[in-house]
Amino acid sequence: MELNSRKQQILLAIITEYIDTAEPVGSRTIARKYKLGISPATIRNEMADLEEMGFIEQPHTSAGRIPSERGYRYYVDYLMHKYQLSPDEEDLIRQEYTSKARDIGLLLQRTGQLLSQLTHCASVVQSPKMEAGSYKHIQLVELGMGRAMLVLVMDNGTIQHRLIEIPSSITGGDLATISSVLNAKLSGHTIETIKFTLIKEIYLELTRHRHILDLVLEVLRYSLTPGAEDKIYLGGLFNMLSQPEFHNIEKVKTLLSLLEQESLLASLLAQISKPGVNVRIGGEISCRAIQDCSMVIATYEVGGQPIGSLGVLGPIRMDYAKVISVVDYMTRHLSNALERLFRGGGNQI
Amino acid sequence: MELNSRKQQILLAIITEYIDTAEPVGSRTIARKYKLGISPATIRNEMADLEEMGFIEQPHTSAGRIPSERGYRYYVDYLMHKYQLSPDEEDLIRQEYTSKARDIGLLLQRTGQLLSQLTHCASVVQSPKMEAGSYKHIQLVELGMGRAMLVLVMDNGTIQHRLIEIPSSITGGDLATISSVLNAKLSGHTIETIKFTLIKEIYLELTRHRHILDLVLEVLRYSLTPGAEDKIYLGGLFNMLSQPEFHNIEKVKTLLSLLEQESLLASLLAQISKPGVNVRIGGEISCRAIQDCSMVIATYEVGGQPIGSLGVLGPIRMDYAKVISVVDYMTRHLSNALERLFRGGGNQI
DNA sequence: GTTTAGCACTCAAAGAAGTAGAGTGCTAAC
DNA sequence: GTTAGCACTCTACTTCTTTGAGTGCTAAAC
Repeated sequence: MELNSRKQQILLAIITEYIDTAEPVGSRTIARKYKLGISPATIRNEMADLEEMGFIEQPHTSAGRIPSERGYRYYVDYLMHKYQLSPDEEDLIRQEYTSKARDIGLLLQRTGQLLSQLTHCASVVQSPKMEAGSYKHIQLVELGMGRAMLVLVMDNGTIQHRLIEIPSSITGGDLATISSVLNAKLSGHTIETIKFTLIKEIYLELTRHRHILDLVLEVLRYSLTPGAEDKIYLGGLFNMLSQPEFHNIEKVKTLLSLLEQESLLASLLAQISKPGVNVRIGGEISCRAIQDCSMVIATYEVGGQPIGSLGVLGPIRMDYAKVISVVDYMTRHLSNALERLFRGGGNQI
Repeated sequence: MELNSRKQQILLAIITEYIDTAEPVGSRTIARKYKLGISPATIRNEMADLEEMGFIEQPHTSAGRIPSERGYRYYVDYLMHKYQLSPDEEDLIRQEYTSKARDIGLLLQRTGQLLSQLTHCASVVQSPKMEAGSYKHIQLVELGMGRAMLVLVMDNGTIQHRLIEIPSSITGGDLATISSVLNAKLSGHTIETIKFTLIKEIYLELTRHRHILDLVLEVLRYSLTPGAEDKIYLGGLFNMLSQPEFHNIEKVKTLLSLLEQESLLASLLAQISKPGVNVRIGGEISCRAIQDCSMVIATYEVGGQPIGSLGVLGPIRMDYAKVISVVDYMTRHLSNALERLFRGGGNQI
């Protein structure tokens, strides 16, 4: 679908204006604000064409035009100017990542808050995939009364723990023995490389404690299932409420109830189809329930490997140029911060 | 302030009706629905008295009456009938706590969701205080590149971890040594009982690793500050939006932005002044920002010791009878579940 | 003395009617 | 191909009116 230059200019003007004001845009407004050198009447003619082609629509006869989803898509793909973050905004982000994080969870949570604050959208940040790391330390700690805690420390700084029940015949010493054997065998292995042979070895060495081993292996197996242990940090919902499209409480209610389901958030973040920043507009989101929103998502990486996703969710009428820049910029910074955290060093951006 | 029996009956009727309908209650409605055997005119006279005494108020001259905060307080203290949970509701709760939790965090989160679902209020659940437990296991795990992870496992099943930087001269073996000394010395101690003498002992034994020790002790000291590491689970916000008082977006927005601050939530939960279920109505909440809400909170216990709080936040016009019952019932069940988790056994309720 | 029927009065909320203004499409002239 | 002019459309806003729930007061009934 080709658009001549003037139609492009007009479409760009309509979308820019509508993103800014949230009001349908009329031909006079464009003629006045955007010096295209043509009269409202001409613009009206072009608008009629654009409408016929499906790039814009009219809420009712005597109103201006608003972009259609297709219009936004064309805008994002071809028309949009790159947004340059203001020095203030850059500072805000940089500052966040220079202070040392004592905990990855906190880092991710703060990332979400910042994302939301800068974009006026809700932010969604996924914790690093367990599968991406390798076991660094495994510890069974006896808690008394037939309970023990299994702690898994991964080399990427994430941690997983689970309460398990143990027979009362098992002593703290037994658990220490099991821990050290498991450590010796598994340490440094990624989840994928724990093969059956390895497990067999462990079994042989610890025949007496098969029962516990089964429990431990069950936990390991669970930690293997992708997404099983991922936490998702959702934040800045209130930032989104300033947008006029959420003045309707019913909309807010359904959206909130959806966003409280972690599994849904995970499936949203999984809709990344290409490297870099991904934009999903309205119906492009494969989730019926939130098709009147758009999403801008990306993956962050450590050592060149994508290990998690993050993004924002907001009204279809969002400032794509800015949001895309912010998501891009923050993804890089987060990747870098994690890189430094896990590997030491890390490149400067 | 004494109220004769008839005034009490009328006040009870007004509050019951208003909680149910969220509309100002008129004398005719009371005469019709609540068979008090008196005419609307008489009720009007009594209402005038009740208003003068400050138990009810009138939004405008030609409207019915609504309860004042003082009226709600009187209702909660003297008039309210105990709410008996329906078998369905009881089942729902019981079911939640019979399934085994693999993780305390999840248990608390589900508790919050249930609280919210049953009360149509937002739920706030605090994680067990670290101070209440004693150290069970301390482990320093080397992650490479000058990073290590300090893991603290408490006997109450909570866990704390933190990334720390270590000089590259330190080896994994060193960390293991430090870990085992720390374990030997600290295991079984509560945070309060770690005295200076104990720390001195450790210092003597590990003079070579003073640098790391300082880092570790700093983390321990931090975990000592009450509230420092408490997580707070906030949930069910969307349940609250069904209440008519939150049809105004501005209200929702300010409330949401407040509730995203963990520190504020912590200070809310700290407002418990007596054992059992506490009710704070409107201005009784020591927090200017949310004085048009009420709170029903309680502490849960393990081994007779209160170790955390939970509660709900909702409009002043909430169904106190039901909310109080639900909070009470769930607190007991949560206490019991944690009891079983930490100590094995635990009483049946 | 207490209770109640009756009545005039009040006021918010809902409905009806009218107005203003932004925007369009079409036509005819440039 | 462009644009000025004009009739037409339709929402949003304002104003006016109506409706009805509710009150307080008074005087009669209990």
